[in-house]
Amino acid sequence: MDWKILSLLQEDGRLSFTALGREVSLSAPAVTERVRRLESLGVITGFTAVVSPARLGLPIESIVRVRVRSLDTPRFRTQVLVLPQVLDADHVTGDDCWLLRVVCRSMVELEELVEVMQRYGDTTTSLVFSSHVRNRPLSPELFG
Amino acid sequence: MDWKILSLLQEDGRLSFTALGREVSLSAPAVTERVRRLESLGVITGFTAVVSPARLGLPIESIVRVRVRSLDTPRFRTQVLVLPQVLDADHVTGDDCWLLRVVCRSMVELEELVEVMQRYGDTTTSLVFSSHVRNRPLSPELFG
DNA sequence: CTTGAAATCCTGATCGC
DNA sequence: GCGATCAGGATTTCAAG
Repeated sequence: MDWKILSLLQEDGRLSFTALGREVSLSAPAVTERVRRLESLGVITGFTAVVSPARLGLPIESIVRVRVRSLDTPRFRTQVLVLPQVLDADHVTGDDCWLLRVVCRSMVELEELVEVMQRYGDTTTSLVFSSHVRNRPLSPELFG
Repeated sequence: MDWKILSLLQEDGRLSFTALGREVSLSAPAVTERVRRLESLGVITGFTAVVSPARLGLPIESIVRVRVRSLDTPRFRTQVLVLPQVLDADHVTGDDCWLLRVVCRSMVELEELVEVMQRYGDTTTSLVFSSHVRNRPLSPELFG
C-alpha cells in the first residue's frame, strides 16, 4: 500500500491526495496521513520539479573523478563542492576519492572548472554522451 | 521571474500555484500559465517525490564503471540497464563507456550484480561513503 | 480509516494593459 | 502577448466517530 503510494508519487510528485486516494482505494485524509508519515520517517525526503539542464542552456554534462589529497579535502569541500555547476558529489572508496557530476555551458567553462579542481588533486573527466537511466524510481521489485 | 518559480519548485515541488503566486507577486493563473509553458518547453520535465534508498533498506550505494565490448552493447542495455537496482546509467567518453549508480541491500547482492555486469565487459566498482551533494537545484548563478 | 463541513485552491472565461 | 479578476467546481484540512 505504501509502495503503491511511493510509486505514484515518484511518477508524479504533484498528484493530489484525492487522486492518490482513488488509485489506492483510500480516502484522501488516509493517504495524506500515510504520506506525512513517510515524510517524517525520512523515506520521502522531499518533492521537487525535475529540470532539464540542456533546455536551460547547459548542454555539457560530465563526470569528474578527483583524487583529492587528504590535506586539501577541507578546502576542496568549501571551494569546489559549493559550485553551482556541481550537481552531485559523492565521496567514494578506491583511488578516485570523489565523483562529481558537473553541468556547464561550454567546453571552455568545463576546462576552467577542471582547472580549479586540479588544484586539489588529479582529475579524470568523462563527457556524458547520453543518460539512458536517470533517477529511476525505487520500486518494490528491489526486494523481490 | 521564471527563475524564481523554478527555484521554488525545485525546493518544493508541491507548492500550490497560489502560494507560488504570493512568493513572486503574481496571480495564481499567471504562475500556472508560466509553469505550464516551462513544462511544454521541456524545461520542467516532471515532478517527483525524492525517496531515500537507505531508509527503505538499501544501505549500499555504489558507482560501477563498465567497459562494455561494443558487440555486447545491445544485450547490456536490455539485460543490465533495466535492473531496478540501476538508478542512473550514463554512456560516457573515455575508456569506461558506462557509468552506473547502483543501490542494493547487501554486499552479497552487489557482488551478484557486478558478476552479471562482468559478462559484458570489465568493471570497476566504487562504494559511496557519503553523498555531499545530491541533485543540486539548477540556479541562475550558473549564468552569473 | 471514514465522514462531513469549512477553508483553500484550481480552472476557464473575460477583461484590461 | 501577458497578467488580473471572478465564479464554479474540486481539493485540502480538521473535527468527530
